[in-house]
Amino acid sequence: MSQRDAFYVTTPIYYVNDVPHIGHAYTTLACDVIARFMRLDGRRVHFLTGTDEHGQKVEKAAREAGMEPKAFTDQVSERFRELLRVMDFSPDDFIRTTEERHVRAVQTLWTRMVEGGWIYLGKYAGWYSVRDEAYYAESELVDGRAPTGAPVEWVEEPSYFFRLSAFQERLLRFYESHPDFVGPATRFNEVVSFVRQGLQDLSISRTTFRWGIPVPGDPAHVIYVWVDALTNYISALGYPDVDGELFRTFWPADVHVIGKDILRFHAVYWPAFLMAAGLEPPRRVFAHGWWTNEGQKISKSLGNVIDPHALVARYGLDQTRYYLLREVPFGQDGDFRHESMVRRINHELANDYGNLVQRVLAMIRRYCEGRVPDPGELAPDDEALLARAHNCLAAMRAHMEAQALHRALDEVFGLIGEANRYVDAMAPWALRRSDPARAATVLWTLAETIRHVATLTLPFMPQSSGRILDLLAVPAAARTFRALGAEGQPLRPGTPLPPPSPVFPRYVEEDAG
RNA sequence: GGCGGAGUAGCUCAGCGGUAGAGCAGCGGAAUCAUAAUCCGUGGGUCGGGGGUUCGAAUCCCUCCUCCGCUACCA
Repeated sequence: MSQRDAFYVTTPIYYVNDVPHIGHAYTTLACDVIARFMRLDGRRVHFLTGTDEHGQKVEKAAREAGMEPKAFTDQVSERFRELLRVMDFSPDDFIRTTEERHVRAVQTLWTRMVEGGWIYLGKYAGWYSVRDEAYYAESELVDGRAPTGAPVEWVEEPSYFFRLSAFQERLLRFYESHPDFVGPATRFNEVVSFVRQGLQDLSISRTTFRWGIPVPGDPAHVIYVWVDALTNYISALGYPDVDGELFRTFWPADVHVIGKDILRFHAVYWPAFLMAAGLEPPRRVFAHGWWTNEGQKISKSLGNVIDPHALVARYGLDQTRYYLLREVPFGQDGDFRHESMVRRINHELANDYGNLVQRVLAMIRRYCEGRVPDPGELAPDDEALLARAHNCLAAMRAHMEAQALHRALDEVFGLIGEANRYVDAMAPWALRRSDPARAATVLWTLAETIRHVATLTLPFMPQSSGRILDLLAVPAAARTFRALGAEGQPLRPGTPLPPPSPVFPRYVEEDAG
């Protein structure tokens, strides 16, 4: 829909108190793949992630650790930066809510909303548990006590409110004119029906703790969660400098990728805040689903939390990246199963993809002196396979624009299957004797197809795909989508190739021997 | 309760008005270039139940059953 050159994709900022788990890895992975794809497609990309470091829980955790909050968050936010390295993510920026640039942005946004008349001072009232240091909703109470069993008391504190109620009609009109604003479509319905029910004003400041951004002009209040956290998407673009290069280039964001649990904040509150401050809402919010573990809901108490580091160590990085995006239609919930992981690694990566590369390169090694073969006149079969390779990008592009990452993968793997069938149908090992020139043409066609496949899988499996391109001696400058297609940069006959070696190892059960 | 979604081969799902499909699993076969990797053939499932519209319905309408999501201040 947006054919502009720039592309801005974001993850949520992760709550720094958490230990990174599969959910964080999954969200960031999706963004990484989108970002890499768009870069290879020639777009100017800005990929943002970061950490959310304010709030009462952080303040408390820091105290318990005997540290100042800032020093504490410096330490724990590192865990998220480490995940970026381990999973080979490629963000362009990492925003922390404790950074000066963010504080300035939040306070400015606040001030703009005040100037617009969208903020007023009122009282926040609710059931408060001193023991838990938290408010509970009426509906959460169990027999007049907190869900934790702690006693609660009715407490009122002064609080600033955002006039969310005034935005109902504007939001509904916005949704109506932007039917693609929320994906998947079923989530869009939820958002609209939520807003239709009517909106209450939002409490957006607290006086019960200090670890946060002070309200401009009233330092007794700290700006509460969502105004603080959501603003990261623009503070990283240099807001309030709306005339700056970054902001002008990248706002509004092309897509905020989030987990389904925080959809409302992104699809209702965030556009309202932006409208209140005179800014454009993002173009799209995409909510993905949750993982279960071998059919079980994941929870700390069950002790079945999935550690992304463990996945990478056990199955391999690209294997993990592939599985997470291939196993489940992006947007739906998924079940992580060792058995299906192994099946995909061994059948789809090792057998279908890896072995295609290996068998073709081994034949080129033996029949063509290890050089890119010289294609003669192309036969209709060759042209059909190449056409499919050339058209693959366009098909993937359409899916990537809609965050249908699984379908994009489907396209390339369809091409891999086609290539394997072509190998069997052409039988170059037989042609080698009957018609060597024809064998060379077939092998060139295959090598060229593999070049397309590997380039197209770069966003998903950057390391393995890179190794395949190494085996084809594709220069770094040609590892881009511009090099694909009929007008691209086909492999040059005669180019010497390195000896091939398997790229996707099979997974062998540890207890198998 | 309200709004929305889903119930199709053993499993995961696509199809959304014209005589039931894909992938995986299973069974049979071919090939031997390759990480024993590939390829071909093989799917009689009341398309949740019932009713209706239509020349014709997984596909539209009604109804019932079952399951799931959302229904506000929790990162």
